Amino acid sequence: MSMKLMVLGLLMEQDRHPYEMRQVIQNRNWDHAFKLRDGSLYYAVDQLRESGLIETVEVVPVPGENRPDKTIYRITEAGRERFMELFYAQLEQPAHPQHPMMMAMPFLRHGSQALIAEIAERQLEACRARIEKLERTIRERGEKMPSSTRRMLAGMVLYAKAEEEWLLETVAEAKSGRYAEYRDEEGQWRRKDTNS
Amino acid sequence: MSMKLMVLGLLMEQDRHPYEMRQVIQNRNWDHAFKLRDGSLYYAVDQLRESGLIETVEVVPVPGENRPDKTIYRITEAGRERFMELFYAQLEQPAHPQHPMMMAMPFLRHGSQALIAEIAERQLEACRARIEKLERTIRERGEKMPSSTRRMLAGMVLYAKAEEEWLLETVAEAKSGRYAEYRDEEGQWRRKDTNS
DNA sequence: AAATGTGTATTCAAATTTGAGTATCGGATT
DNA sequence: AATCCGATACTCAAATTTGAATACACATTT
Repeated sequence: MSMKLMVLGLLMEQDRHPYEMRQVIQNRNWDHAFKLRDGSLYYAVDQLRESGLIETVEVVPVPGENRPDKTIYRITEAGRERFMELFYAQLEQPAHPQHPMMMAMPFLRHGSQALIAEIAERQLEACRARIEKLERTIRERGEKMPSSTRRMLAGMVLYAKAEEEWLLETVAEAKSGRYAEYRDEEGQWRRKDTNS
Repeated sequence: MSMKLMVLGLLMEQDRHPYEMRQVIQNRNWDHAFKLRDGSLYYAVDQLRESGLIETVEVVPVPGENRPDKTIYRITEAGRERFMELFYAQLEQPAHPQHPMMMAMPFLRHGSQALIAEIAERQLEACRARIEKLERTIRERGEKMPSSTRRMLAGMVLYAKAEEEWLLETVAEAKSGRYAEYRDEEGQWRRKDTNS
């Protein structure tokens, strides 16, 4: 659904083929805010075409025998209207994120503390790499972006820094074995290994 | 998929029926980290039962004629093993969140700036309400939680505060009309209305 | 020179999510 | 006393996402 907004939004700028859309999204680092999968992209494009919100402009052959051609799409007038609807609807969506990893947090006491600390450290590294990538993009290409895109990237950086801080604390706690707890008779949570 | 981890994790504690799982998730404020829908929950439960990872313990009738009964489930030994697999897999998932609203950001220049500012203000209010709710939960029940759950909620608060800061800036910029831009002949982005 | 990997451009089935609907009880409101 | 609302406990079809597969060109490594 939000993928449709993305496709329409990209076609508001200029005609493109799906693969190109994917590249643009990645180049501009927009894929830090959502999951970009080919399947979803092509599905959205198909649906939009069937609904007459976009139309085929041109089919460009690609060198090679059995290879698929590039299909270039253009947004229609109906598509522009739909874009505005989807745009406002998306803005109203929860600003607060969904955290895949977070879902495992409440269950930390069931796992190996050493392994958990390791994973959290990997996450921390990935997080720092992301911050660096985002900041480099802003540094190098920030001037050339529209303000709203800069705002978006600034948001990602802010979030990523909150994440960095949190992961750092999490690693420390995991290493200390803090999460290895059990429930005693009175329903209180107690540390398992008091050997540290 | 992550819903299955959630179900198995809840059944590691004690036997429950699906509706109760939903209540527990909401009571503990775990639903701030992901989207909780009945459909997904019941689907996950069905799948787990079919795979023999959980089993029916008891079917409790509910007062009333045509009303569905409560079906209480228990985790099996295979379920416990699967839980551990899913747990580690989930921990490896991107720690960085998906932002539904963020996806609309790059298109801000196509919309009405006044309307955008209004929506952002609503988002800000919702964000603050969330912070308050989370902090109240931690204040009132934090002591009684296992450390890992406290860690999770602490993370949510951190994120929410980053979000608050970002929304505040966004509202200010939207009000100033900063996002109403167009591309000039040289490809530079320029403000549309210079009347402010 | 062969094997390996990366980029291009898409398709597809299967898994999962979404959003709406069903029906009842009990408490509060008009 | 009638009506409305929220909680309870699910079900279901339709929409969407996921993950793998295809197939060739080009570049790099062994």
